[in-house]
Amino acid sequence: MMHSASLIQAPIRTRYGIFSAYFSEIGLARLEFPRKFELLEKTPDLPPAQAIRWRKQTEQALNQALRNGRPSDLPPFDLRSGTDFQRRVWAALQTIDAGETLTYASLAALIHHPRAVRAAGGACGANPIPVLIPCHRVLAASRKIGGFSGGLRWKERLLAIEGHQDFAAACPELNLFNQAQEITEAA
DNA sequence: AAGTATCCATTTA
DNA sequence: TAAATGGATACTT
Repeated sequence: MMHSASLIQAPIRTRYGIFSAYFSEIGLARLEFPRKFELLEKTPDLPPAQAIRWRKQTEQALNQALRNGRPSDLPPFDLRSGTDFQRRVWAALQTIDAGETLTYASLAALIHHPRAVRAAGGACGANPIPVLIPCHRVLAASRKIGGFSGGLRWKERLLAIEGHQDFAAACPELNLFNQAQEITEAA
């Protein structure tokens, strides 16, 4: 089901760059990772009053998520772009706590489609609000990382942020944390 | 460590 | 409609 209503774009500043949030009349509809050239883009038009609040909520939630994976307050989501199946998957994703991971198979089981494993993976890839809808917490059964539409670097970073030591090494930008830990261990 | 068989919602033709 | 396509998995070699 396609809803071609116009969306309002707003920048979300984080320590990793500027994300783009898109709001519809009922909430946050899409969240995009920073682009390399984001800083060169013009600032978007001022959003209407309601979106100003959502933008603030989104900014706080995203920054909390990028620090410890646990945003305290989320903006309303507009998930109308999804099919029923996709929305069930996305709802299930939101039940996974930071620090936990799931398998594509167990995700499929969660929504009572135990065999729709690949389809569940597809729905993860179609997640319009990455990070806040934590599709990055789904790993392959082999304990490998699986895929990520925003790029595997981001998936590794997000998992590292949430405390998965296995992925921390792949994230040089988290070196402050690593160095602090090494110093602690050496002492 | 590869290759294959089967899986199922979506997309594309 | 039909075929191709994945953020998969469990089997085989």
